[in-house]
Amino acid sequence: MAQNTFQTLRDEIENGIVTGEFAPGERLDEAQLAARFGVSRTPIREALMQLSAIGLVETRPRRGATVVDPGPNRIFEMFEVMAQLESMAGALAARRHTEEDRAAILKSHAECERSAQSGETDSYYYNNEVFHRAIYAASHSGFLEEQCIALHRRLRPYRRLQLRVRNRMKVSFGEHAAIVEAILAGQADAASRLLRDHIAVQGDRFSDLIANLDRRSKPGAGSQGR
Amino acid sequence: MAQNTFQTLRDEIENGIVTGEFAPGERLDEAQLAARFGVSRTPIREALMQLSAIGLVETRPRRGATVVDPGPNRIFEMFEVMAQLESMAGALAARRHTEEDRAAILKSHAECERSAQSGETDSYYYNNEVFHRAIYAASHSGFLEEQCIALHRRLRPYRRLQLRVRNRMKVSFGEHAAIVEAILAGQADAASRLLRDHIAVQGDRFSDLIANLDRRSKPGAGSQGR
DNA sequence: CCGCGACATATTGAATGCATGAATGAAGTT
DNA sequence: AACTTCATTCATGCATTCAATATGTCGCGG
Repeated sequence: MAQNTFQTLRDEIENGIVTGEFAPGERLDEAQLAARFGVSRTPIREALMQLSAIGLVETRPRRGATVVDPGPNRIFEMFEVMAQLESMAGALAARRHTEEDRAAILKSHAECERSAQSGETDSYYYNNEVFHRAIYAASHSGFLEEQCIALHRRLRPYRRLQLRVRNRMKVSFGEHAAIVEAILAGQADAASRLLRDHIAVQGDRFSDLIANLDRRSKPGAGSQGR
Repeated sequence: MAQNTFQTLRDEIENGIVTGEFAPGERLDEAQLAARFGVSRTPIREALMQLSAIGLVETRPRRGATVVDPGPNRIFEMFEVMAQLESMAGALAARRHTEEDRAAILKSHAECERSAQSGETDSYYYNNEVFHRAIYAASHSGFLEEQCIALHRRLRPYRRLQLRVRNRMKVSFGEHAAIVEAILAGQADAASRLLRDHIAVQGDRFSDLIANLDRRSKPGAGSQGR
């Protein structure tokens, strides 16, 4: 790996953000982080710079860095864009997928099935990511693949919430099956449409979730366990 | 703006990259840049970190930062994604645009017309950007708008090449007219399709351009894709 | 009693210094 | 003569230090 310190730190902090260890809106104190990781402030700053450029943290001059809080509306917008990009990846994959792509998609799809049937949400969550990445790769557009992976990462925490919803995992797997069929049959339009719906529905579900949470708990500022 | 030093530097270097002052593949020496801008190496490093996170420069451990050279293939992929995002923005704009959006679109469109008729490519280039940004804004999706602006910036140098092509400016303006009509009439599908083609044709033209350049000059240093 | 202003403190932003690793050149060996 | 190896040099990466600014508190005046 030969990772440099600041790259390791960047991944570490990014991971802390998407896993919710650092809550949205939380202030990221440089000295504190430096002490925690046992390094100087310099590499911490460099890591925060990169995260700031990506859009995960917000740095205001002289006022430090805070974990960005997208807000429900912005998150919904991100799902919309994600849907558009995934649908594009699906269309390209339908037209361009090779034999290896086909094998990778089928394999990850099978893994998803196993997780779905045994009801292991964590496992499904992981395999779902592998599945979607297989589609990105099959699009044979390196840039699109990168964009999709980046957005997928950013949406990870919000996606995770949804698998807890009743039956979502089974439904999701059912959608996967149709998507696989369309892609492997080379039906670009169908793959595009199915993937768009597959992602868009997550945005809708997220909205529903937010609406419910808002109704239920008004002062619940932080992370809702459930 | 009262930007901080490193933010100013970031914009400065980014600008230098998209204007071609820093050639693709060129090594960005920290000390050199520091001397040039009259600052220490620290803010330079921070600026390079951000650019690295955006994808404009590539930093390899212990080997410094170089301007990233996407290569023809990658650039074409970027145009493809841009087309998809713009088409999405157009569809949303058709459905959501307000009276102010309508005014902004018409105004920038008129500016484009003036530039096109007087044949001023530089002016058209600028007004074209304003026009497209008006559409992004009319989509009323803050996240989509940001993504579009960022990608537009990155594609700026390659887009600029194309306006020199014979008659491209007039053709481009004609496409704009149809796009405006569709958006203002609320025809989301038409707007989407027209915008996709409008951008996609730029990717195609870029490919043609590259093909020509390759044929003409073989030992041309930098840009090698694939 | 409330509001405004000045000062102290703490945190960020920039500069400098030092160590490590990579690139380059020369010298020796095959 | 060419290839390999070692030493030297220089850029990068991190730590430390110095400076500037925002925030919070205390005091004074209305």
